[in-house]
Amino acid sequence: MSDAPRLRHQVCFALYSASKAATAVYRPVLEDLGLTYPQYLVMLVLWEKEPRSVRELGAELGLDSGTLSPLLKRLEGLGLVERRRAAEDERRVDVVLTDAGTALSARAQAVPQRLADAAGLSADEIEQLHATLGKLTAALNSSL
Amino acid sequence: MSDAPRLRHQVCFALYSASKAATAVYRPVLEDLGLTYPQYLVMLVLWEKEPRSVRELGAELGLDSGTLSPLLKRLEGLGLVERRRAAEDERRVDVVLTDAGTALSARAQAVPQRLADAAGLSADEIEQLHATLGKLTAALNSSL
DNA sequence: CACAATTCAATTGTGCACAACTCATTCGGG
DNA sequence: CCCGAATGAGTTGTGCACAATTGAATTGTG
Repeated sequence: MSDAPRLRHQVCFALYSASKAATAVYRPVLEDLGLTYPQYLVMLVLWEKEPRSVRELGAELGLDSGTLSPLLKRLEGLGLVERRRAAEDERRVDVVLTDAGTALSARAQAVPQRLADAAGLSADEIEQLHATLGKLTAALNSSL
Repeated sequence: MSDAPRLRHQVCFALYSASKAATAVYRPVLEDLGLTYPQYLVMLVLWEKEPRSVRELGAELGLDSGTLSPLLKRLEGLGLVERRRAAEDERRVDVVLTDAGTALSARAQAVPQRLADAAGLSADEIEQLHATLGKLTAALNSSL
């Protein structure tokens, strides 16, 4: 028998596959809204509270300015957000929703339900999965 | 209270974060081997059985030729694999390991343990997580 | 046998992820 | 107060992910 690690036994591959499958389920729904999945995540954060600096968005999502700067530029191009230098600290750029950006929230209501419908898991299993993933992510991030 | 979906409540974000955290833990280990994470996945498949056509690799990993073609070209540039047109069916490209590619398997033995060490989960929890992710991925993929 | 439909790999184009770097602004200790 | 360290955002370069397309090889059907 081979002593090489096996693909199917690796939790990391299970995570990678599940994550890709989830974004694939979201893709057509988000396409109706004109958003990609990471753009949707940024909008979720802004719908909770705005303005947010690029730094704050990055802290929430685990993304750096190398990812966020061009992404925000595209959201601005779509007319969903605006970027403005903060007056108190000119290093900071505050991101705010436009009216169109705020309005999009209503149409995004139904998005999470799509995943729940397609997941084929009980509410208990979802709950447990969510909790375990939270623990795992925290442990992994703290080990860096 | 806001009726917008909340980032922290979304399982999809938990999956996305966990997957990114896992590859981040692997990154420095794999860097020692000279591999990226997707390149490592391809090598895992080949260590199990070779040769494999591009199509077979894609079926195992859920990736298409748009991703695999340039990735395999890089692995070939590293001297780990070779690509050759199949004689029986000239549409197919068979990927085989070089001696160096085969030898790398030994050094990759320790990779999965890193994740287990950093995960902070019991063996039971890992087992359950793995099983739930498998069910989830299957359900999501069959809903497409 | 002929030829239309299918299969397989590669390419092109867009967008995300991350490292490394630049540059301006702000902060903090002498 | 000044200057060096730190912070915040942006840019560049590399690589992955995926849609759409191309082109060659093969298959299936009349």
